[in-house]
Amino acid sequence: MQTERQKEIIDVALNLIAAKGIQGLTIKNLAREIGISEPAIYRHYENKIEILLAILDLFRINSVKLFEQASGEKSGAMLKIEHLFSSHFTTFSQNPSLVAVIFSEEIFRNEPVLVEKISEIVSQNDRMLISIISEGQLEGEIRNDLDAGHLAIMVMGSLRLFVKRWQFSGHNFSLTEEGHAFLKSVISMIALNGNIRTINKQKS
Amino acid sequence: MQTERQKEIIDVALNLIAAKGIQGLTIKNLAREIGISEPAIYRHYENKIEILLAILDLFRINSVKLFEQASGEKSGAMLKIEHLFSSHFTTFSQNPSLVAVIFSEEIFRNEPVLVEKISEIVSQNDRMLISIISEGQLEGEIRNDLDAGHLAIMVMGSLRLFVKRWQFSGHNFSLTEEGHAFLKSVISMIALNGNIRTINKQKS
Amino acid sequence: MQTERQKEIIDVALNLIAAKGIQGLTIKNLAREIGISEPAIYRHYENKIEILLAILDLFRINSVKLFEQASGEKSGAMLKIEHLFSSHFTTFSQNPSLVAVIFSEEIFRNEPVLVEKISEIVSQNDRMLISIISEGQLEGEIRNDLDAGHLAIMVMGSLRLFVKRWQFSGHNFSLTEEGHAFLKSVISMIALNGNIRTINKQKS
Amino acid sequence: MQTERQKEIIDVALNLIAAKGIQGLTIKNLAREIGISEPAIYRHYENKIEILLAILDLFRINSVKLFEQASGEKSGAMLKIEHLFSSHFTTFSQNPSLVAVIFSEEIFRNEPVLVEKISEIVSQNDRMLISIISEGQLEGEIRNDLDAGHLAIMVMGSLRLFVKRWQFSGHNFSLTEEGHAFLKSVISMIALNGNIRTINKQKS
DNA sequence: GATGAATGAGAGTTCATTCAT
DNA sequence: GATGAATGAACTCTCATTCAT
Repeated sequence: MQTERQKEIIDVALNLIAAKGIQGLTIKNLAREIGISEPAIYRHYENKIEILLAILDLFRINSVKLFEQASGEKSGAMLKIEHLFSSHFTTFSQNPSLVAVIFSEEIFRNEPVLVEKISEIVSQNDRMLISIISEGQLEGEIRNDLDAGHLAIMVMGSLRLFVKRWQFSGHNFSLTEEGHAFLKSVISMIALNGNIRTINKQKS
Repeated sequence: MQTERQKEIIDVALNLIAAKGIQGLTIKNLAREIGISEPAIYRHYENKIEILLAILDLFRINSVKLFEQASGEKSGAMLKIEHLFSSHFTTFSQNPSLVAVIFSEEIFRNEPVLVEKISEIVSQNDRMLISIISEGQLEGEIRNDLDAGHLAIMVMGSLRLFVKRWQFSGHNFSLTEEGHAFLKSVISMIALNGNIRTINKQKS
Repeated sequence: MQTERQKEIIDVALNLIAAKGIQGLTIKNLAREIGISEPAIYRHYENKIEILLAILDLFRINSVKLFEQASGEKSGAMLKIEHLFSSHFTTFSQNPSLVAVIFSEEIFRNEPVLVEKISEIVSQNDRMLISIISEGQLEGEIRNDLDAGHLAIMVMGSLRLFVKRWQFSGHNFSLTEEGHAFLKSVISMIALNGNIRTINKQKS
Repeated sequence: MQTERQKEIIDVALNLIAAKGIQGLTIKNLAREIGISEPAIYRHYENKIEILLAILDLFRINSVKLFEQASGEKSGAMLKIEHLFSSHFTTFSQNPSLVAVIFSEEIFRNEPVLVEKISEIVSQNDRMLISIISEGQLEGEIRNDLDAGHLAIMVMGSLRLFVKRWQFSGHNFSLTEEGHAFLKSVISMIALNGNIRTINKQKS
């Protein structure tokens, strides 16, 4: 569906974003980096917005894929969540530019099409996460004294901020390793019996 | 320390950000909105970065003030946290433009001074939050099976995402009211006995 | 002499001009509308100027044809003029894009070849019209107190402006019907006895 | 109402149009010719359309002025018309670039604001001319067997085409002198007794 | 006949900032 | 304190055209 050049453009675009932030993604930079002229870019994408949409879509598709992978391993909500986020960590580690894109909603505010796309992605991810959490609540794995929607925001928000800190630090720690530890904390926070076991541990 | 004009500039700047996003904050817009010429702006702030720094500082000072208020009421970690964030909700409700600024880190990436300032604010807020949480853990209010740093990220991340959703929705729900409910969820999540009480409730 | 593709290109070009004006005639639009690639256009016409020349020629040939038709019906100058212009009205009605081309001299100013072509057409039409008028003057049908050249400009100018108004109105009246009435006015204006008859009418 | 620079810009714009046609009117050419940078233009006119609007307005105001002058000399419809158009000839002679603008409607087709402005000017001029003609018909100076609207189109169309021919010839004849003769022809064509006198002349 | 890929030249426009007054 | 005028650098995008395949 995507030509080689289109893939290359998206790839270089991601690198540019990673290196200089969203502001660094200009047609000029893109063309220079690829080694073609500026108008040549327009042979492959109608305009800059289409490029951004393609990037967002890349992210959306990746999210769905990771979710489906996590769901495929039908091993209970907790494991699914663990799998889901740790694979996200891996993705981000390998492609740090994606992080910049995800956290750039603010910049897209002026372009309705992009706002639309982002909100689509957000609500899609939200739905996927909520469905796992609800399932976990039914199966007694996840505490059900709290609204699944609230729990989803907490899980997502926690992990987003964690990733952001990693980005902000200039990737000066291992997202996958420290991420694993943090993920454990998040999971034990939403676990039904997490607290109790802890308390017992303390008692002993 | 700030002249009247400087206050006015910051005020209008915040409104511009609220209305059109960070991209809407241009010297031209600023001047037009205030009703003076563009060069006049430079009488009051050396350059645009100084304006952004002033905005960030406004936010930093506000954070410290809210934290001190919360700490003043020496009524236990939980109440402090509750107070801290619900007063943030109020601040954001009254001044929605602040939200846009906080989530615009990505845009500031090119400007080292701004990056510096933001990371200063972030780590300051982090320290404040961690100190409350640690205190709560010592006093037995907050679960201490998890790292205070992790808990801080979870609390902050949860509430950040919640606020962001509010912003993204175009403020179509009451941040203070629904925020209160969400805050309760967050608190019960980090509470030492939160889970247990719930379980008991369920049992009965 | 023209291949099928060449005819198609000219045809689509005329439609484009009709729809979006001369500015809408770009190689890109042309190619898209026909359903071939842009370079493919250059297989059939050396460059854009050749296309414009072909369009102008189409118009020139049409003019000659209409003039010869009008002359063939050897029924006096007045009827010839009437026939000539009413058949032009019909042509324009069926092919409104031609109107846009005729009135676009201004755009062609930069291209000497096109200027040349247009002035050729103009003087050709002029000669044809003057020859009819002169004939009419000799035969006592057309007032001969005025220079035939002047009369030609008046007739042509009147009808051009009329057609232009029709175009400008978005074709919101019938060029053939209202054109017929206008044509009557023009003719009675140049008629030798047109005025007298009227005066008599008034007297009665 | 217009600053010196604005007048200069319009002036240079007119010269550019006169020299290279409407296509020659670019911000770059404008800036180069004036001797300032391109962005400097935007201090004086918000965008290119505003410049074109100013040019059209210049023409509109000039039309009204000439009409009022002609009407001031309350000496009968015929003299008014004669005065009106001969003063237009003078204007065009002194400012040939105006001619290029008037005949460039086709180029403005894409810009609704400009189309609007032009149609405003056209109908304004139309109304003015019709009012003079109607007056002449009532006073017995102008033939009243023909619709005043038709007569207006004929007069205007005749003179437009005449001016266009002058422009197209590269101004190789005197618009004012030959225009005077042509104007006489036009006037005698719409005169009530013009034809009769001619007939008498012929009879004698 | 046709295509995909590319290009030089140029379009209009925006931005933060400076300078003389 | 404030202004009018200006600017360099950059931006997205369009156009007619070419070339290898």
